[in-house]
Amino acid sequence: MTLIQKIRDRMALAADQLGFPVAEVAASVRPCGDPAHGHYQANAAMALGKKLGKPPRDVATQLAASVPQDGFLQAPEVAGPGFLNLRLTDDAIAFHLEKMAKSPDLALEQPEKKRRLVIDFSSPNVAKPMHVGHLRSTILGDALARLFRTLGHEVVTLNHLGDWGAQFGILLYGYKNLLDQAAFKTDPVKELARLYVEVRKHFAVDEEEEGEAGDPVRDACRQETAKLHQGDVENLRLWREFMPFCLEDINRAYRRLGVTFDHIRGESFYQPFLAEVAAELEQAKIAEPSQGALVVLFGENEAPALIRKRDGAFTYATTDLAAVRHRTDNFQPTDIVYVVDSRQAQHFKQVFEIARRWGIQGPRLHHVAFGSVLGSDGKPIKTRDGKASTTLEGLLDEAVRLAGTMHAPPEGGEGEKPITPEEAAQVAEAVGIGAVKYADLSQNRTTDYKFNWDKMLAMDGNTATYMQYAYARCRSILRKAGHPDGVPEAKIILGAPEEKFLGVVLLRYAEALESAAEDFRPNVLTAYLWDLAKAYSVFFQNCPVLRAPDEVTQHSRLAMCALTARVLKSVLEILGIRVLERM
RNA sequence: GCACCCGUAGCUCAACUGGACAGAGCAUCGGUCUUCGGAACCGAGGGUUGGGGGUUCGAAUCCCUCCGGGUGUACCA
Repeated sequence: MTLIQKIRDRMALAADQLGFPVAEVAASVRPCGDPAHGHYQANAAMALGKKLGKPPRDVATQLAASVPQDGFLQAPEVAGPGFLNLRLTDDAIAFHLEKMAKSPDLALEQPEKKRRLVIDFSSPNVAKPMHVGHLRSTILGDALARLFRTLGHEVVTLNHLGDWGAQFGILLYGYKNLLDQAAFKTDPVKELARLYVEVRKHFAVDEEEEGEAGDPVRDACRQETAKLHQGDVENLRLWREFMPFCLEDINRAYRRLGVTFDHIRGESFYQPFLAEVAAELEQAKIAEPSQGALVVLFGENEAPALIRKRDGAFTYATTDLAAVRHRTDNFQPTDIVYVVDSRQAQHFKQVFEIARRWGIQGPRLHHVAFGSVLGSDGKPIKTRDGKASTTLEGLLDEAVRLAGTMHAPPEGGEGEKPITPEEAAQVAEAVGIGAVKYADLSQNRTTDYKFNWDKMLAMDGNTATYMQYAYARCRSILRKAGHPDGVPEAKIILGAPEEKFLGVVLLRYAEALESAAEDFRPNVLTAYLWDLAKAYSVFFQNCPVLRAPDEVTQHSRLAMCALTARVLKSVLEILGIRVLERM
């Protein structure tokens, strides 16, 4: 049980005793915005006072008097218009810290209701170079998968590759007309990427004004795509030949990011089911013919969803519906989560609605939307030209290079072995990649963000580097104290206010994970890391560990360092960021 | 046209979904220290939360209305 739940329970008891609405009082408990006011606060008295026709402060006073004094909470204090300020007792903090220190999983408890989540993320279009726009879905989805697994839920990760779309028409056209045979032999991935960019240069107009009059190259590409979908032998053969190269390309990026999937199932995987889906929808009168196409209609003001186009081809809505059903049947999930750009909001709204009408009721469907990556001009980054400056690989290389130039100490610290060149390279990799991930994850996912090299590569302030550094400092102290592999159990003594404060932040670990999972928001975790790192800094500054006044205090403080390190490591790993013993 | 989203410090972003004086990081200015790891710490300045109205004990958050931006919208996926 998380701290806040324990507090809610006690507030509920108090409310029950007074005949106040229990749920309302319990729900009003929240962490204090300002630590000066306490650890937690309960805000129900104001609303309740109105309802009961009593002064809110009186209501708060009554509640305060009824809170069980069982050694967990200090006597609550009434403040302002009727806020109830709640503080844990020192004993409770120490007790729970000791419990956490003893527990191999930091006292996380198994969830009451175990969920099984299918998480669909990353899903790049293959055969196009990956760029920074793909970073968000990939990193977010990976972090969410790790988060739910850490919380004890079952997770199935899926990569819904765009492996059947128009970009293959471009590749097929390029292969047939512009291929550099020698280049293809030595480095097929590179040559395919070149072909993609090259062919697009022959398009008469930009993608934005697509569909206008005669564009011979584009039309030819479309025909190649159509032939592929109709099962043309030659095109299918080439598709099968290209796919491994394309996969190899994106897998390189995943390896570097440390991202894995349980299943890679692209659009092509669902191809065989599409006709059946369309037929079922039509038969059930969910979809109806219109202007030669098969569509699903919604309200007056909403555009219809296309299930089958006039030319007989199916759309991505159809593919997604086939996927919903396939996933539902195969995994019996409680939730299906789509980590996709918010520009797809209506698409998913429609797909979810059609799925509901279709009778798919088992899983809850979530569109975990995120904002676009914008260029420095505030306009969305275009994928079409795959400029080196915005390719994923270019970004990662630059981040690692930059991390390598930061002034690492020449030796690992007093009395320790110097850092080897190999170790330094690993540090640069972990710091560089970590910086890029953290920059993305620390932002509220719903807002657009302006792509900025300096911000992505920043290593001070609220960044991964700062957290990694805090971790390395903890570990260094522990090594010097002779405990490289953790500390023996110790009694926690909370003397200084800085120790108590750090203690409370540490105890909020489970709560931070729950809260992040609630709305699929990893930035809750980075905010927590920032709080923790700051609390540790203040502790570190004011509470000598190796030079502690006595042995009991030293053991207690070492235990606090060890616990801080474990929590930092756990949360960073949920975010897909590696920690380092030395840096 | 219709629908959805956004506008917060010089810049980039938070604000636990209606709670206490709107907080951080950069940047700027000033300070700390014979470093339990200086990739550190402390402090200062900086705001009518785009404007106006409303609901509420209480609004960045909810409603209305302007202004400014974005995205999506019947045959790309």
